[in-house]
Amino acid sequence: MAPKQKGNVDIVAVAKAAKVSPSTVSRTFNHPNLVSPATRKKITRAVQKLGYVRNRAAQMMHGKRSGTIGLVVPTINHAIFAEVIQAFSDAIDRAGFTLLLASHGYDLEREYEMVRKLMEHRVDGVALIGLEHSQATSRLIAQQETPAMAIWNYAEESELPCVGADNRLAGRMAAEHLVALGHRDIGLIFPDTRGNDRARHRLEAVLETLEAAGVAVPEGRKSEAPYSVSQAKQAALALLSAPSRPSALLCGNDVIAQGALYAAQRCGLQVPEQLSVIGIGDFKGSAEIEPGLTTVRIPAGTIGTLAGEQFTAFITADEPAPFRICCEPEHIVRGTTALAGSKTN
Amino acid sequence: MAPKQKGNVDIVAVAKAAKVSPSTVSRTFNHPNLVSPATRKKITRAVQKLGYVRNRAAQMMHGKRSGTIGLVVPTINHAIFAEVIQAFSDAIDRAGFTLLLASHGYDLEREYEMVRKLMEHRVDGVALIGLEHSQATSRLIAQQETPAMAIWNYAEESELPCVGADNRLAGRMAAEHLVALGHRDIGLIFPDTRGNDRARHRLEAVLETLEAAGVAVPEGRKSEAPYSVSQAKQAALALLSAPSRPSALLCGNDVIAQGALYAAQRCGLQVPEQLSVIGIGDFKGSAEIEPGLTTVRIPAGTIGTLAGEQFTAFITADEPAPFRICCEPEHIVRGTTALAGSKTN
DNA sequence: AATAGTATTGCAAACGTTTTCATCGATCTT
DNA sequence: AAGATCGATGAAAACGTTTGCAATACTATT
Repeated sequence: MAPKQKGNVDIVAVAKAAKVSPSTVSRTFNHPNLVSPATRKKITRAVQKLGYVRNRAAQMMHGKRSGTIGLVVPTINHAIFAEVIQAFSDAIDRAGFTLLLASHGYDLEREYEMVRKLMEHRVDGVALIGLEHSQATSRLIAQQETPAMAIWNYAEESELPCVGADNRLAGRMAAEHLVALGHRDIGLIFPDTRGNDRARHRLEAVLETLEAAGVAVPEGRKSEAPYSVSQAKQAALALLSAPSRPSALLCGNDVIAQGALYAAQRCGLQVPEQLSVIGIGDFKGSAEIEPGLTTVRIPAGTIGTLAGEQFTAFITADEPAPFRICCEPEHIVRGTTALAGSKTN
Repeated sequence: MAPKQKGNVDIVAVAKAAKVSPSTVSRTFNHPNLVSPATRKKITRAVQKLGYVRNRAAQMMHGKRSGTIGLVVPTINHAIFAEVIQAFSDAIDRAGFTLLLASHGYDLEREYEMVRKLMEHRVDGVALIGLEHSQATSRLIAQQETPAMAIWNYAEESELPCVGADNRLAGRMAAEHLVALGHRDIGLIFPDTRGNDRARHRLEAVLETLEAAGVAVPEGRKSEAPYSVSQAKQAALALLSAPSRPSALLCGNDVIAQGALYAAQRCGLQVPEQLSVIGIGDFKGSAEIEPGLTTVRIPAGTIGTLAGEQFTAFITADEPAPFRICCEPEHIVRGTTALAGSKTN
């Protein structure tokens, strides 16, 4: 069966094989109720026999949707976005869409290029991570009238529809936890915040909260590390091997916290007795690491799923209503934080 | 600038604005050397002003490539594939292609659906993970004459062009390492091998190697866990809390090994003194974990990059030559393995 | 049996682009 | 200076679909 066609098995080849007109074949796919069961069967058989696969690009030329959604993320590489990509992908797949994925490596210029590239493919919508984007990107989106949304951040006043969490709140929660435990000497490890509003919001909130609590963070206690276990470990090692070390480490996210934890182990420091560590994110594995990582959970799976569902609904709706969904961060206390001075050095 | 066009800014709108024919506009994009600099400038200006974005779907109808490559992976969620996806994506991006991504959750039936879906979008090629696929999938690929390749596995006799590692070899290397260290009581934690030839090959080779070395692995020493730190930790916990425990754990991959390591820490077992642990993969973070994980490196980044480069070259070549590239697994000894009985219980 | 629907199908135009061919000047060649 | 060559441009056909409209064949109604 399924004889090797010379190549171009199109709708008219099917029509010919089924001895009907191309129109009827098209209708069999798009409005099956308009074609008699008998003809439908003939056509289905011909489709089977010839191994016909619909050409969505050709459909698209008739104002039909392309059935694709573009997603542009900073990076695919880390646990951070893997979960949200997976959930988003699954959700749009359920709605019959396919994912076009691109990454820009935390470079807003490249983000623009990627969005543009996706638009050349006439995606039905484009989802971006975060709310901070280059002006060119915003202009492009507005101009092309392509539905767009932001994932990961929530802001009441956001221009774009969004599904995400309030990263300021997350930062505040982490800081408050440490303060409540009596920590006064806190080390901070955050990634570069340029072009990364998630990290920036968290850091700002942390700093504000600490200041409000009367906790000063001298420059020597601030460290920068990209989202990588390896570099985070290095940064933490530097912080911890200084003559006086902080009693707690507040990390920009769980990947960094993981690195910090390994650094502590390497230094032979007891966590949480000698050093408290808190992350933000609650990624896969954060619960299992020993001791279990205290963190502020940003529900990536939920965000991805919700984003996918809302966005596809938005795209297919007759009169789309913008949406803004806030997923509450949740404070997860596990084993890496304890009262300050429970066993000071 | 960039006035909001009613919507349809197409090539003829540009042509009208530049007072030339659509043909000339098209040529400006595709064969710039055929059009005079003066006209070119006029057209470029019109494109700018109207915010025109090329429509690749429409191009595609003229036998041009769609400029997309489909990648179907078992899951996006884990570190395992995140790295290879990122590298592949970057590589094809450099060649001017865009990634269509789909995942099937280790279900070969769904894999078929996904490949089909991608073909409806007329991807210029489709890359699959592993060499084991449903017959329907193979038939579809052959029938549509869509370039296809396999990533992650290498096999001399593979039908599809492939870039990957010999997973049997990787399994053997891991087993040999343990045997060489004198381990005779070895616990195995592997994922379900159905529809997962990577894991199956590794496991088979491990079993063969151990048998050849006269090491028997009773059923009670074999445990199944999906690729998740959490479930792997559970499985390892079960294995380690039995009345007599193995002196070493050989894990199907690094994610599982990570879980096993945490389980050991939880049990208060000294690694590697009381328990050796070895993984396969060498994922991000495996080097940083304390103690550093001994593993067999499968160079995911290299594989992804090479796969992307080879595949795009293959697709764009005038007369494509199939390729089969073997990336050698590398034995990485870190801190989680030691001589058996160095401090037996 | 004639009329009015109704269900099914086909024809042809349309979608946005590329490309072949033809046209029109202008520049060489001798 | 006539013909040949060349460079730049436009006209129109083609790609694989969908869809509005028209045509046809039934069925139900009177």
